[in-house]
Amino acid sequence: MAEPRKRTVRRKKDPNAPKRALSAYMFFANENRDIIKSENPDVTFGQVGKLLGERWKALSVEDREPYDAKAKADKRRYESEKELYLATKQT
DNA sequence: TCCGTGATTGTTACG
DNA sequence: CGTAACAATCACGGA
Repeated sequence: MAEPRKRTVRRKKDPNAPKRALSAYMFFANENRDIIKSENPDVTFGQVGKLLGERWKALSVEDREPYDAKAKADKRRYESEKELYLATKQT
């Protein structure tokens, strides 16, 4: 099952839209963009993009720790807006 | 009570 | 300006 995930063109539906939180990949990508491009200034999205995800998991779960840690850390940020969103939401 | 879904997040690079 | 692979997420609402 699973319908075609419509990436981009994210449709808004909430008044304040708490925009959930980032993902471990985003934190990891933040470092990769720095490293990968630093070690592969020639590789472009075509290479980095794919290469990124490949080694992303290539790491060990413990390697994701810092990324995953930030992932939930960022979610924490979203949590605050979420609460405010629900607050301002006011039925 | 329980589940699935949708919405979102950020990178790079280009026309 | 938006899109595209790449991956995670995970909170919310509905039945």
